[in-house]
Amino acid sequence: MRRRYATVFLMPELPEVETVVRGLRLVLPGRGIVAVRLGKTDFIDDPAALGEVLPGKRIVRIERIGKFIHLALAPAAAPALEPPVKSATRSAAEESDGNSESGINLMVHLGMTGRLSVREASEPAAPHTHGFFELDDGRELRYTDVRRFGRILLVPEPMMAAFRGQLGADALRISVADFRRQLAKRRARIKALLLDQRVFRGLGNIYADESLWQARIHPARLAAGLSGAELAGLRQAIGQVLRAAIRHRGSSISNFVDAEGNAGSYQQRHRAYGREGLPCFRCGTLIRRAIVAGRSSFFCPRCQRAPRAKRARSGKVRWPGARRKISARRNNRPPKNSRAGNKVTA
DNA sequence: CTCGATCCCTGGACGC
DNA sequence: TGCGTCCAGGGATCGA
Repeated sequence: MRRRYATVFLMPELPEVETVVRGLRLVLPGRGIVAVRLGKTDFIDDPAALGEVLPGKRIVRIERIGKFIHLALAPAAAPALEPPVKSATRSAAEESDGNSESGINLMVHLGMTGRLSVREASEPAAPHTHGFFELDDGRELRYTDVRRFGRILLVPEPMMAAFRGQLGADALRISVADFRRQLAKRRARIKALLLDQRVFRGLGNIYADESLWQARIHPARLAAGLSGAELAGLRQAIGQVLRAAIRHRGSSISNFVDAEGNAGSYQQRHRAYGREGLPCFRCGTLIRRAIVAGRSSFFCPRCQRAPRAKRARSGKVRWPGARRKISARRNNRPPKNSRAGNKVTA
């Protein structure tokens, strides 16, 4: 029997984060934060600072920076949504959008299992809820994260440029020229670069595979080996895949915030990810899975031609070093009789 | 600098 | 049924 990947966590990549952001925008701007309560804090950069800094702040706007959710905060006393009176020392633009020096930014990365939701304060908290941001309307912005692979940090406004600078351009906004510049001479596997948020930000494992399938590029190919046409096609595929995914979530925006976040059915649109052993939508060849850049990668072996080689007999291939055994990846565990190999082969 | 491997964490799937 | 093991993944970190 084929190994199944039925458990579908919502894995927040660019489209999911964008959807969350759009949902939060409906309810959060203008709200003040009254108090902060925290559960486990090992995923928070400076837990104490949250309680010290956030109360008394007002949420000015919500943006997406790659996979980060960016809540811009300003002192609650500052003018709210209308343009402020002109000040001698600060421009109106600075104050109106919270960009003044006193501004602070709450950055939330959902990791794999993170959720942000707005609930009535009286409502029981979902398990693994570790962040409660009490609002001035009797509700709470809550952060829930089973695995705590997420991250929460505060970035003072003067540091925001540096914060943004650590990340690459947004996957939806990067120019074709920049896209090529970032990838054309890199010797890493294209899949690894698509996942590297410093190259450009927003893609995760799922949409990287989907984009590569769409562009008919094997995940293990070296970026430097891609032709100009292939790079252009890949850039286009990324845009198409991401925009389609965002559109697909459109109808569930309003209840995304307070729902469990699985209302979307984007997984029904997958053409490669999670489809090992199922026929390719283009050519009918069975989709395969390999470990590339340490991540499961799904591809059509016919549409996406492998870089020089190595069909694995076990059915699983690993680049580089395809000869090495896949087992014992962690903790020096002794390789057990390769169960994975047995299972994967049809 | 560049790139790959490892580790973090948990619940669910699966083997026995 | 129950217990143990494996696995998923974003990103920080380390080492080659």
